[in-house]
Amino acid sequence: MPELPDVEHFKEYLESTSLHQTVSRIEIKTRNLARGNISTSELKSLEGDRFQSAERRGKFLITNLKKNQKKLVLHFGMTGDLKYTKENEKDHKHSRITFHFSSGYKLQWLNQRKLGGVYLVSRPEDIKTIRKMGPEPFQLSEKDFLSLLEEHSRKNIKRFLMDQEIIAGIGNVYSDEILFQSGIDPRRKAKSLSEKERKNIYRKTKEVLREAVEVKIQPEKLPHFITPHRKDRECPNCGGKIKRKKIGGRSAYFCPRCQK
DNA sequence: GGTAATGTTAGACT
DNA sequence: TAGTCTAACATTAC
Repeated sequence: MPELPDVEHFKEYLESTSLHQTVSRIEIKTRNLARGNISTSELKSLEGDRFQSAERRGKFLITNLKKNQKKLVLHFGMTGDLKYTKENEKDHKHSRITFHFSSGYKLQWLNQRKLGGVYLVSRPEDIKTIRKMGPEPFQLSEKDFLSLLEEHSRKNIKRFLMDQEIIAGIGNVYSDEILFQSGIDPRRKAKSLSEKERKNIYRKTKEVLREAVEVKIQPEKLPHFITPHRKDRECPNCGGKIKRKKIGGRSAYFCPRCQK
C-alpha cells in the first residue's frame, strides 16, 4: 500500500492509537529485519520507552521516543502496514514486529514481502535515501516544480514523478493516477510537455495526493480514480479498456484514449 | 504452475 | 554525465 498518502495515514493511525503508552515488550517475528540499520538487540532496547510523536518524510514514518534520543524510523516497502489490536487478538500472518503495550493493546508492523526496513537514527538524514530525497509535494511551489521538470527534461514523465530524489513520496500507483487525472500519456518525455500540461501536472499532483489522504485510501470513495489497479478495469472517464505497459521497470496502467 | 505485486538499489548498457 | 534497463531482495495472492 505504502506511498505518500498511505504513509500519511499510517502516521495518523499511529498517533491516534499508540502514543504515550509504555512499550512493555517488543516481539521480533522474523529472522532478519530486512532492510534498515537496526539490530535485534537495539530494537529490544526500546522496551520500556514510549512513542511521543510521529512525522512523515516521503514514504518513511519517523517516530520520536520519550527516553531514547534517537528516532525509530519505519519504511514499509511494497507490502507494509500497521495494525493496532487488543493483546488477545491473534497476530496477523505477516506481522514482523509487534510492539506490546502495558495497556493490553499491541501495534504490529506488517511486512509481507520483506522489502521494508526499520532504522534507529539520530537524524532522519542519517538514512541515505532520506538525505538524498527531494522536496515534499505539498511544500513544492509551481515555480520549483517547473524548474525541476526543466532540469530533468530528458526524463520520462512517469519516472520523473516516481523518482524520490526529485520529489518525495510518489510511487507507481500515484504516478499513474496523477498522469491519468492530467490526461498525459505516461510514455511522454518531460521535454515534450507544453507549459499548460506542465502546470496541469503540478496541480493534479497536489490534488490527487490530497484527495487520497483525505479519504484515507478508500478507493470506493474516489470513483473517478483509475487506481487501484485491476485487470480489465474500465476507464472511469470513457469506459475504454485500461492498458498496461512496462515503464521504468514498473507496470504503468493508463487509458490510451484519455491520455495523450 | 505462471504471473504480478503500492519499493529501493546496484551494476551494466546506451 | 544522465537516463534507462535488468536483476535482486522475499513472499505471497490470484
